[in-house]
Amino acid sequence: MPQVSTPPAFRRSEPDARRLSLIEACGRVLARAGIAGASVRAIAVEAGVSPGLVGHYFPGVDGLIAATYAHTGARVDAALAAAVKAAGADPRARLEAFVTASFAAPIADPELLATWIAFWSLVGARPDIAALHDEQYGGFRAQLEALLAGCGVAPGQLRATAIAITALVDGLWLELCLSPHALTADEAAAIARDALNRLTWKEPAAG
Amino acid sequence: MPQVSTPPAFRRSEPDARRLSLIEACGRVLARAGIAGASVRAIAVEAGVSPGLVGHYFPGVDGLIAATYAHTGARVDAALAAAVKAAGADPRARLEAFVTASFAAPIADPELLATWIAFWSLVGARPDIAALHDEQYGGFRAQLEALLAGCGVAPGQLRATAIAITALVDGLWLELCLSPHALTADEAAAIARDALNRLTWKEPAAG
DNA sequence: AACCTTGTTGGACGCTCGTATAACAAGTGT
DNA sequence: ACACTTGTTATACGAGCGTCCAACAAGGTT
Repeated sequence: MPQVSTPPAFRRSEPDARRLSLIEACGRVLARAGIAGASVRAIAVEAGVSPGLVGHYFPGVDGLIAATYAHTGARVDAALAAAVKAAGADPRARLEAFVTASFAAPIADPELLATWIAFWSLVGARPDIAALHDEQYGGFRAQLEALLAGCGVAPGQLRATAIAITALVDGLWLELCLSPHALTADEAAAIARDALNRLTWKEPAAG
Repeated sequence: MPQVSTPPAFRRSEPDARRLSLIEACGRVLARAGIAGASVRAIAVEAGVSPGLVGHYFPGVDGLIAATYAHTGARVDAALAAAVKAAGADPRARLEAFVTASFAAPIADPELLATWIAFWSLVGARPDIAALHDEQYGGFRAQLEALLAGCGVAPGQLRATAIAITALVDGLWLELCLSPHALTADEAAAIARDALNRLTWKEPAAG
């Protein structure tokens, strides 16, 4: 009787790699089915793993979603940093690159929107998650303030200008992801560029 | 033996009134527990009604959430219309009233945000709900375009300006509801007013 | 006063959920 | 080759879910 070599039933992964694969699976499930479909079992199936393993790495679905948000947020930060770096040394070009990067891959992405929405839905009920949101939002605004300062925006105007531009970018990004047919990425970027020029214009507008 | 008059075990309501009470209960549950906690039973308890009744009036939780969104959207429209009417006849004052109304009650409200987020989480998976979103968003933008036209914004600029201001208002409103401690309603309104002036300024900004 | 319509109840059904846990096996050190 | 560690599986369990439906009763009609 010839010896049959059965392939391994599963492969062990390093904890970090397994955590990452679960996080990525969570993102895909959120994009496909929303937070209502993001059950432990669905995520386990998506990751090609048994349901029990999710509980081994995360305290619960909420914790996994929080980890997914943190991971996705880091990816967004990296994409923004890369866009700014690619823009060269001119302060204005760097600012524009930072602002318009939200309307291209990998930031303008339905999966990313789904992760964000799932996360927002937890903000009201869980203070730790609200803190995570504040951190991400504050980091974005701080970077924007630095870029604005480099373009000569007055210190007293920094906060308000950064809040306005952040809101503009968020609103455009949200609508772009929710209704891609009603607003193209190019149009969103063009609108953002024009608004950026107007919002950073030195001459104060009359009331 | 004296006759004991037992009070009625329940009261019948007109269908519309009962529908409305279920919709309002749904909004409160969404605000308190998010979409994850918005089960048929939880909503029924909140409305002081038996679980089976929800299925009697709505095809399912998704349908109830859609109805809640539509109802809340109508309330928002009414609030905006009231703000514009109260602003009088001056086109500029009407425009400002329309834009800043989003940062006061009843629009700047965590319950409203929860309803919106629950709704957004369904947009990706359900085309009918995506259509409802497009309708609400398009209506807002159309009203804004009319007000902008009344203020002398060039027809060729109407669409882009309306999209920019809508995005700005949405972004400010979102952040105001998510982090009320990081941004006050007054500051959001002030930022919106200033941005409105700059975005509708006639002199084109240099690139 | 008897009756009918129908809003409403309350529980049963099958399903999926999250969690806990014992058995299993892959990789590693000896 | 052996034992050990521990990542992983499979299953079981109770709770909660959405849906369904027969029974009930409130309010109006005859």
